[in-house]
Amino acid sequence: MLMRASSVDQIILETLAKENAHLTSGQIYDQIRVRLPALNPSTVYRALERLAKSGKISISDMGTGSEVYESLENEAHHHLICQKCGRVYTINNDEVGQFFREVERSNQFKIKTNHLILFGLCSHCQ
Amino acid sequence: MLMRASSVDQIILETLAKENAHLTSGQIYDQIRVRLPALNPSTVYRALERLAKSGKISISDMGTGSEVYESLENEAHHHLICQKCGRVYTINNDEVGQFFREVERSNQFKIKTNHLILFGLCSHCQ
DNA sequence: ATCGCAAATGCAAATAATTGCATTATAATT
DNA sequence: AATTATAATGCAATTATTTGCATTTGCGAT
Repeated sequence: MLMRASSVDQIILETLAKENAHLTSGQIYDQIRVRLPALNPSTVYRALERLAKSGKISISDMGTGSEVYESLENEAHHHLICQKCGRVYTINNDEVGQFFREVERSNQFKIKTNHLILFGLCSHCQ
Repeated sequence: MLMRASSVDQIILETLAKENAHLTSGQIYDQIRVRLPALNPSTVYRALERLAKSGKISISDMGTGSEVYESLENEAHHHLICQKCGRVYTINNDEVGQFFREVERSNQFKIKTNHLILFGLCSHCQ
């Protein structure tokens, strides 16, 4: 009798929470595979879609070629990424928050983005 | 004798300029394929990487599942995308520009992002 | 508890994207 | 024009991701 894997959603959320980092879909699959070797890749990919659509996890493009996922439990944070050296800087939350509020007001739009990433050149590389 | 395709870079740039839109790597490959049926997919994918790295094209995540490429000839523009209905709104350039300048100043960082995308809920869907 | 439905999963096949390595083109130099 | 070095391309194999469809699970209604 084949033991059927329980819903992967919780496991994905645990994995992302534990890592507290930006993981690609492949990395997530590999991590979970260790615990549930029989789990099908499509199940994980579909679970990621589901979680993202329902707003439980976020998807970001950090310029590494593949998108990365992260838990939305962690608080909002925003990055500057240097396209030359790859360094990742954290932007002040208030600075971004103020901008967001202004955009929300002038566009009657409720912003959900909680991981803003801006690309460019850092002070060392300009 | 096999006719070798000339550099695809120019063709990609032409394609993106003509379309003046956001195309996925697959769409770009399909478009070019019509003109150069013998062209290898890896050549296109590598050309896209090359063009992006050298700053001739940009890559954006519009929440459709695959990243989209566009020409950097077109001027900067920024979007709000509703996660519920999918509508795409354009944000005022000045509003964003002002924020960018502030971030640049306080972080000594030169922002290159020319296509900011914020996700959330539009006025109809909140 | 049973039934029925919708959502989640497995599985296999199809696509898409990437990689390593050999080959060919391009441009610079002589 | 030949020579060399570098970058671009092709090709085949690999890996990653997606899709269609059958099956199974879980939940609410009966």
